[in-house]
Amino acid sequence: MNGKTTTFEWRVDHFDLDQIAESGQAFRWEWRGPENYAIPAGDRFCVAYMPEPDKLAVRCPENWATFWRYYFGLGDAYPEYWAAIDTWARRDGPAAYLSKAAATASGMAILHQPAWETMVSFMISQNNNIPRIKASLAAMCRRFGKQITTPTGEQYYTFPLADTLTDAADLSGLGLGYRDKYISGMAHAVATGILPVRTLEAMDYTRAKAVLKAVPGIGEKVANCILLYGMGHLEAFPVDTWIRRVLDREFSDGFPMERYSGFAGLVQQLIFYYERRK
DNA sequence: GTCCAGGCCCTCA
DNA sequence: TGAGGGCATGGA
Repeated sequence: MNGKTTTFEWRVDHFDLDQIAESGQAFRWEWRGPENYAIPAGDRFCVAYMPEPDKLAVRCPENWATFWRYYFGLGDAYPEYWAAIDTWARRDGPAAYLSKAAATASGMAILHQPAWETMVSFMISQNNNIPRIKASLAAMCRRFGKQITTPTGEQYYTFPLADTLTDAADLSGLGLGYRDKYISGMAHAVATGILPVRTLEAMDYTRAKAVLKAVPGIGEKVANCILLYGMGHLEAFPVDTWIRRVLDREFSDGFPMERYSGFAGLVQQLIFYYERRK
């Protein structure tokens, strides 16, 4: 029903699976080797790897090519973004903080993850650390997702639908702590249509952020993560404890946001990756 | 034991 | 509008 499994190959530039995997935007990628991952997203799955530095290979059902191409942002305006970033890096010089971040994270990309999965993932992320976020989401998918075996024998769990997460009592044992009530509340709102995800996805950045921030458990930072990683708003600039430290330390006179108008979220991602790698 | 993690909510001034 | 405490949990 999903068609035959095929391996698609796409030519890529400024694209590195390992860097993306270590950038804290997706929590369910499973490492299989260098530049090689099993990747579930929503109810889908692929194996992605890089046979050459400028080639991305994706093994999935043949009618999912469009989904995964979009997921990896392959149709986005990265040539334009990187041209701007590189221009500023030359102007600033190699010792400038942003120049070093861009050089270190030169294969970074912002994924287009399913909106609902992103909403839950980043609600869990608040005041939490990445290993625990991953563990909670894995446990949640095992308990409430559907186990799928692909025609090639790969097994994965789908991301749970909203109507399976509406009872906070069911969520115990997932390591969610106080966040369980936030999750079940949001799941109830989505499942009953009070919070229509599709409508949210169609809104512009400002309006969508206002709606998201009205959800208990979603503040400025989590809203920006959802907008950036799950709703395609590359202008979103999430400020967490890591980014806060960099802004205070390196940009006490203000961050030059206007340079990166429309794709500041990508620059934020370069900083996050670079800072954590140091 | 204390501190921290891709923060948010509530209270109080 | 902003500062400060509380919040579940587990690893360092």
